[in-house]
Amino acid sequence: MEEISSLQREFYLQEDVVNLAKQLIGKWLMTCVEGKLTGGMIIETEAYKGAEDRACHAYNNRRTKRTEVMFHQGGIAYVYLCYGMHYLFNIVTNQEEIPHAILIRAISPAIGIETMQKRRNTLRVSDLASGPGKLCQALKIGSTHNGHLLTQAPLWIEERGTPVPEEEILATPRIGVAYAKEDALLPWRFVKRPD
DNA sequence: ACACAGATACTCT
DNA sequence: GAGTATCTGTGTC
Repeated sequence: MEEISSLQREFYLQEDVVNLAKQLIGKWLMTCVEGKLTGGMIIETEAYKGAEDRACHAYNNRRTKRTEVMFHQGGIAYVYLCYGMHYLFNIVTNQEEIPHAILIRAISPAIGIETMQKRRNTLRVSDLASGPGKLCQALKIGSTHNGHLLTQAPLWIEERGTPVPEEEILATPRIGVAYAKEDALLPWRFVKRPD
């Protein structure tokens, strides 16, 4: 049995969600579902800055059944269904009552490739987890993981000694948030420069 | 009751 | 690269 060395909860309590989204590039997202260990390095993230961010589900402190977990203390998962068919995985950050979150948009598949290929019904590794819906399918992340504490199985984040230098991280506007008016242009999406 | 969504996989060029 | 069908939970009316 492989030892789990997940990030401590303190990591997720940082105030600056934008900087935290950047720090997550190079960390590893892992799951162990149905006895299958799967995971890879995080290569794309987006920061969502709670009440003050028009692109955030919790903008203006909108608190509903769906957004409730964003108001909890950082370090847990926020998983929701998009377009009625894709699950998207977010990390809740900051202290209680501050609904910050980071959307994980892509990982570089590395552990349990075969399992992910079956779940995704494709052999093409570059297509296994190159999108927020795809990576949830590959890692079998679903609504049951909503609110899950990320320091433990079956869903956690690790430091595996694969730092990504600052100059290899690009900052761009976020995807699919044109409705967010002036906030749509904020450079809060982080992408590891392609190899 | 109803419009639409933080996307993907197809199908063509 | 562009165009399009897909599906249902959620939020708002």
